Amino acid sequence: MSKGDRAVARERIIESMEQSAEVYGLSRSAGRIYGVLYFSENPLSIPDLVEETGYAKSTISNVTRTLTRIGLIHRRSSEGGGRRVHYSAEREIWFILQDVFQQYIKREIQTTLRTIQRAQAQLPDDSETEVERIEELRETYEDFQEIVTLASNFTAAELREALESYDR
Amino acid sequence: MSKGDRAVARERIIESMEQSAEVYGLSRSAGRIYGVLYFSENPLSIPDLVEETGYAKSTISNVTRTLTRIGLIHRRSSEGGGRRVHYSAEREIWFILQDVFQQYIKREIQTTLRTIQRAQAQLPDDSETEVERIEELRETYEDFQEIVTLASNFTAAELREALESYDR
DNA sequence: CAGTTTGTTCGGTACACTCCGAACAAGCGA
DNA sequence: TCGCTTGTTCGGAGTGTACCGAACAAACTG
Repeated sequence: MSKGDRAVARERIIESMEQSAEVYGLSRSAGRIYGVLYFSENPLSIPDLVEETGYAKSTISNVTRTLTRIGLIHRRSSEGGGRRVHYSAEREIWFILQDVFQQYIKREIQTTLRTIQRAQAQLPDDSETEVERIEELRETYEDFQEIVTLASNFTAAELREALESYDR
Repeated sequence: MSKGDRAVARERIIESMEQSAEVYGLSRSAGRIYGVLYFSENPLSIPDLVEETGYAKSTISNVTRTLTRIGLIHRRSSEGGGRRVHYSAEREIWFILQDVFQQYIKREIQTTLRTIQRAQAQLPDDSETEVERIEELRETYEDFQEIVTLASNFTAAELREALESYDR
């Protein structure tokens, strides 16, 4: 196997990560930066990433901040205590998804549920259509909340096991 | 309870749907149109929706097409066999989510997995870093695929039950 | 048949987002 | 102290997207 073959395989997968990034609401640059870090043996600095990706320094700076906030990559101050900062990829993708569940989906569900509950509190029982519809919504969202809460506390293996072993 | 109170509650929830729409990659108009249909007693035509939402006719036409394609709303030709078309909301939100899982997430996972497998097929076994990383990725995505496949065949109640009854 | 209503398509505008380069701040070594 | 390197911030160019209004096609109504 030549070095070139490995490079080609790596490049294909990084391109696939660029595409996935877009699907999940991130920019293509975010996908590439994550990909480069994913395959890198050592943590990389911003100048390293400029070299590897071809993006401008400012782009790397901005994207690494958002990726760090989301938890897709980790920021480490250099060992020497210097100013230089290094980034490494979080390779346990399940951790990332758990964070997405916890921070975004769960939050989104909770916000909606609270809106529904507040709206409901102002409306006495009544057979009007709006009231029925709102009650329907509340029940649905309570189910979702429970499912997401449970799922986000499992590991991927546990989740898989739970689903595989469940007998209807 | 005054008619006004119900209108206010309805409006709040529709605003919440507008926001959710953005989170899931749709436009705000899509959220509002879905919301209006969700609360409507009868299916509504495009002119009805123009009246209710204030959006231009062309916007309603375009958005209803995408919402129909996704399965969030249903399109019904008028009973009289006329040209007039009516839309109604799919209120079983779990069906919608199952579709999202099936069509988008599962597809996205499959595409990625195929890329990984093709890349792997070209690389003989070897202890190089890229090869290890690619193997790691493949295992992770195979787990995801299994989880999504199983989950998308459950009803919301079954899924909740499966997670609640699983004993580690 | 003409006039009206309904729905789609097309071009254009406004706005947000991505990325770049330049300017700047902050620490390093001489 | 003065360069040199690293990282952040800011303004702007290019691009895609949401929405609008106008023009058009198709069916009903008198």
